[in-house]
Amino acid sequence: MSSITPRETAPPHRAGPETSAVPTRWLDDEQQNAWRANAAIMIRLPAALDARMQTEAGLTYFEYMVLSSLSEAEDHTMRMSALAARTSSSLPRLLQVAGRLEKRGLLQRSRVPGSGRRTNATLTDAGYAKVVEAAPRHVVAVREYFIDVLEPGDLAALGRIGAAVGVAIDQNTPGLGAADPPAPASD
Amino acid sequence: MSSITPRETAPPHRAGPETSAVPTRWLDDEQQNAWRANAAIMIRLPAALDARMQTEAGLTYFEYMVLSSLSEAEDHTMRMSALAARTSSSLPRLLQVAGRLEKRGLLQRSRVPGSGRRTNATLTDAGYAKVVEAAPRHVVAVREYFIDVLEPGDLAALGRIGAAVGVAIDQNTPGLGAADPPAPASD
DNA sequence: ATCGACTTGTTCACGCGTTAAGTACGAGGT
DNA sequence: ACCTCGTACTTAACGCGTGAACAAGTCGAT
Repeated sequence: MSSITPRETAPPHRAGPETSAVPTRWLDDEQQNAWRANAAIMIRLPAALDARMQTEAGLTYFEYMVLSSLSEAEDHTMRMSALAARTSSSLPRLLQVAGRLEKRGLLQRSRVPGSGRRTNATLTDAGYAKVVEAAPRHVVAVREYFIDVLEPGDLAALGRIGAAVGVAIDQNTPGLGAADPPAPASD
Repeated sequence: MSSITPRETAPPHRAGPETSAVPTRWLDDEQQNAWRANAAIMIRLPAALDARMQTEAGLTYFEYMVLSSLSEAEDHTMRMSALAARTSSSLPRLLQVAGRLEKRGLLQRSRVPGSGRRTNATLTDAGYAKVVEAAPRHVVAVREYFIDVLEPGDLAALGRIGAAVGVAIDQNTPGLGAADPPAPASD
């Protein structure tokens, strides 16, 4: 069942416009299986985590990442651009979310006087309390959906795979804004 | 570097509101590493694939999934709801995209006379040609970003993991609309 | 034959993320 | 002193996805 491309019909396409010389290395069954499994994770896991955070803590998964990142930082404070990088988001996206969180009193922005146009975001007490409340539930969800269903070796494999995929994307994708070198994904 | 929750500060939260009795099993370093790696994949891989399909074939990744699914079906035809299930999307989302694709002449809709309000979507010749053109490029991208960076054992591990995570999500998430039993992720 | 319940597809209003333009600040040159 | 350039943040316009009504059929019961 399933194939990454039209299957019986795949060989018949003997030519993409310019790929005529290169035969196209279609995926074999095991590869297709791995890819489909991964695709399913990519689609469903974020949705599931989002739903949980939403109902259990009234936060988007992304909002949680923002607050959580701040809670880990010195003085619960980070520059906007650094926060954006850490949460793998664009600046405008972060700005919008930060605005919302600020209205809800979970976060506060303040310009850094001496240095250009820099702005700091700081967690308020209410914001920190929110993180403290949400964090354990988040861990529970991550365990249920992910960590606790893995077998021993899988943990290490995942780490390797993630790193390798990250590098591959950096190398082969011109327009992808990874701001900082080590690459953040946060959580 | 990094933690899924405030770290030095994590132990101090000895109580989430109701979790007071349950100590919260925080993630150890290897678990955090695996989770962060996976989170990075979830965020960046779809974006990267989307960008590629967009520039190389003028299709969204999702649009490609729709067309590709049709190309695999009997007579290049599927019912709308079946298509939605196969592409892991909501019906409204599929409808909108189908409308767009129809305007572009890649797809055609037609009511099934005898049976309720059912509608079939059929790939046009142009639509099939589009799939034929896009498929090889898609495989190349999937290989670059994913398949070809894996080590031998990883393929099997991924398959296992994907299945396990899928089951976990199905079990622990009330409101997730997986329409069909086997669960589609398609591509 | 008619009514009601169910299924399936469609439309609409809203919110979020993205891209592109705009604004404020400091630094370095002339 | 001024001008310009680069950086960092902000705002605005647009498109897409989601969820909630809505419409159009069919089937079964009375």
